[in-house]
Amino acid sequence: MDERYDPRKIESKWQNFWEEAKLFKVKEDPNKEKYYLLEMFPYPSGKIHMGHVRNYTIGDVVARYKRMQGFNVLHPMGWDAFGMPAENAAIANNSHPAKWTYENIDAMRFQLKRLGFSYDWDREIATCSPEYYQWEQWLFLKMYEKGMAYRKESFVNWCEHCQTVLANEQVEAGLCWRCGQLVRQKKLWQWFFRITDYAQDLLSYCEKLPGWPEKVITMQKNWIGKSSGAEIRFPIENSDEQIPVFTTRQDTVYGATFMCLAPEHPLVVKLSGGTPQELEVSEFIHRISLQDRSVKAVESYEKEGVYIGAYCINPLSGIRMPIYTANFALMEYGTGAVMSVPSHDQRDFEFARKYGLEVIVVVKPHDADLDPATMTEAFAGEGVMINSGRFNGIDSVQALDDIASYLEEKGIGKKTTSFRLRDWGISRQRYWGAPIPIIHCEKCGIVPVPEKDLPILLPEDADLLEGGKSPLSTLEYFTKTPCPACGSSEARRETDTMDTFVESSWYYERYCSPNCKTAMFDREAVDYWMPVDQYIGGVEHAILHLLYSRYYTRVLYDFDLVKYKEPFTRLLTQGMVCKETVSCPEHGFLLPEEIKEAGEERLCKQCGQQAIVGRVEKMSKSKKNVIDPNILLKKFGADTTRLFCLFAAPPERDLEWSEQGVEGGYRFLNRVWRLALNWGSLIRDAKPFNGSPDQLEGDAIALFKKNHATIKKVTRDIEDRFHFNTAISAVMELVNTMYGIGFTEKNPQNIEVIRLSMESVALLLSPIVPHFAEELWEALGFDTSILLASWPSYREDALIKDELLIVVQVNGKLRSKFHVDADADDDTLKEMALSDERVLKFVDGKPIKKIIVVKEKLVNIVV
RNA sequence: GCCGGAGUGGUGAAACUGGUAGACGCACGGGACUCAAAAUCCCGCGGGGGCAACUCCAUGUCGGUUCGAUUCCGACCUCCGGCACCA
Repeated sequence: MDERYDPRKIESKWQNFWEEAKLFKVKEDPNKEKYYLLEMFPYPSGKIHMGHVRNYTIGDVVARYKRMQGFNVLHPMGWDAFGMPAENAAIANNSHPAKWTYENIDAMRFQLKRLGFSYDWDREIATCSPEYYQWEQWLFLKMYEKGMAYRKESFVNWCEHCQTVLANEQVEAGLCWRCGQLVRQKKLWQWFFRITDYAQDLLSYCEKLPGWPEKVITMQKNWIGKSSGAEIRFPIENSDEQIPVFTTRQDTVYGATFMCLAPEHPLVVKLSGGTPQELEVSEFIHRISLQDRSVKAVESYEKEGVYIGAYCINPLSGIRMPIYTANFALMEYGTGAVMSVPSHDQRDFEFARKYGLEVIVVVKPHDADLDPATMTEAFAGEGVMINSGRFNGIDSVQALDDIASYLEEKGIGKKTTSFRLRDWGISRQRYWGAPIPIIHCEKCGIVPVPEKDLPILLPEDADLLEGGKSPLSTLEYFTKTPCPACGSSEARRETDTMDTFVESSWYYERYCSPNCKTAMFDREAVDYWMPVDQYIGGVEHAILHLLYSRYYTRVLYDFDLVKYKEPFTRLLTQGMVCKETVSCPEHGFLLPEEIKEAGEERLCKQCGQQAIVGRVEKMSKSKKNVIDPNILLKKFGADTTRLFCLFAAPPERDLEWSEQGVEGGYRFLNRVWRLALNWGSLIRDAKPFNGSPDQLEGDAIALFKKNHATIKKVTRDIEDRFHFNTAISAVMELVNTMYGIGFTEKNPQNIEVIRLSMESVALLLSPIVPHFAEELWEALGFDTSILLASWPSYREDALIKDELLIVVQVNGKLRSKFHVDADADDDTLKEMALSDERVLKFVDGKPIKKIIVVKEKLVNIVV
């Protein structure tokens, strides 16, 4: 052990040692209990950012902790390597996405290794390699065969000027991010996965995920969005056709006075044809079709619609209902038609007032009357049925059921449920993704690629700059192919690639047998390792990635490829890494090097104006508040960086960056270092104390107890709730206690207690600051790695207190405290409380109503 | 707009099942060591009043339940995340 703590020296020393000894390599071992710890794999953007550091540090602590507990721990790492940034970078640098991606992977792997994470690097995968994505193509074929993958027309963002499809991210306030022109919606034939078939199952299993945070479960449930109600058919006037409508408020059906159809609804064009409204309707449809139809956008639009020149009949009230097409009706939800009840739905109410439509009240509040002429808003609450024929007078909640049954009896409707969840659109008109293995033949239509022809390799030389079509469609040699069914030479390959969420929906299975050549994964390996015991990642993935993964797992289950339905037993969603922003009124956000410190003030280096310290926000390039982990590694080393990430906040909360906080962590490690140094050979040559507390003298008793209490606290903090911040502060307290003893101890047994505590510090810190702990372990005279040591255990007899601190309250306010023997009973406590001077002062002779005694804690006197 | 979450000293946070609000750290102040500085070690540190013993106030705001509320319930305010083609 050197005089000085030098992270650079010890970190590379131990990283090399771990790598050479292959200490993190694992294989299936039926005799050992497995533990699969997974962190969300990164997109290879080129640089590790603090969010990665935090995520992977949390995971690494758990992995190392579980190894010390004796588990066979699978802890892999790989790359979510397909995606848009690679294409953008390739266009910007006139390079190739593959080159950019693989270079980034190399750079990031290097950085991760420097952080000392305990990955089994032999299992590394990159999703852009054909060995990976061919199996995704294989499963796609199976899904197509079973009807789980299908094609339908659907909208994309389209920039007419650039002749290209845009991702939502590339649309800024309705305008194209490159040229600034208005973005419109364009209909394309696209591929979908039928996730809605699994809506109920995905929902039901939400109750069977006790290891998931409550908030994620709630978000998933709301996303799936089950609602119970009824489907009612409204006959169209002078026609045999009917409009099916889904509603959750069938109790208000007598109040339905008009009908709203989604602009995409096929009946809109059909019914308006030949009417005076035909032109107006088609103009409306055209105008709406150019707009963003996402729920978020639609919610923000002014509600509008047009009459389409036809009526339908309310099947219960017999009222003639004018049919409108309206911008708020969505084809994707329910049946694409809304029965509008202006009296009891605020949106319908506003629409009716705007277009002068009839309002009929059918549910009356218990304590008031409603007049349709003077109402200023809809009444959405529960009440008593009126104007509803045979249902008048009954409670509206009861009517939900009664009316649904009546509709079923009459054959004009049925009870049903509806989901908000929509099918998963997986088509991307982009280059850098897995090609969809389908061939379009003029004669045979859609023909799947025969399994023997897989993989369909992504060609290397697509022109990304040529707009207008998918980049792949410009490659004649790729698209032109004989039809596998009829042999016609006129067939063409599908040029869409798959959504990158498909790759991230099964990578955790691939890790189990990353080099498997004959299947997606080796069945035995997956049976051993899966499901993932602990998954860790950003809360921003709480819905999409996690739901898609749960769905994909069900598909694998239905093909009998796996024996479980849920891939992740426990989930930890970590908060973001944030930092304050600094901006100049003239030059916008400022980088740290663009700021001049002048006493208390900060000035913009360019113009000298006073800089404004803004909000603490998520680190992002655009806000210029990013901290590069590389700088930390250079300045403080991996251990300090890791320590700070864990100490500054509990994992689920946002973490605010603080340079001074990092220095604090560094100081703590130095403090431990000096402690070991000061005791020197005295503790190295001692053996750890293993006796009972009554053999000890002086401060050593307190240290002995503190040692065991610390082990207990740290173990529970990590095991129960991943609160590493309090685990670390407990170790700090132990270290402070050791400092309190001084370095002059002569009693050999007391030296043994110090030795014991020093070992505890090394062991308890080893998952958190692994290089540092190895060095400490070596300094204590061990000649094997601390990784091979077991997690320490505590002695119950060291936790027993012989004196308790009792708090005395009067009317719930703290008035006094006293110490008492641990075995004192309730009556003794009462007596002692009542004879306390300070307590008597507040009781002040007033009659005592009640005395509450909480065991071993407090006495509350109520006067 | 809809869905979800968070709000505690100067500051990051702690208080695990309703029972001493502020552990541990940072910043700051004081002391020791030093020719001096840095580093280190020790002490103090929510706010108001008081020489002091002590006392009053305080967990975003307002109300409720309770002997007792940071913790449970209701309303509101502010900030953050997701909203289906960013990953």
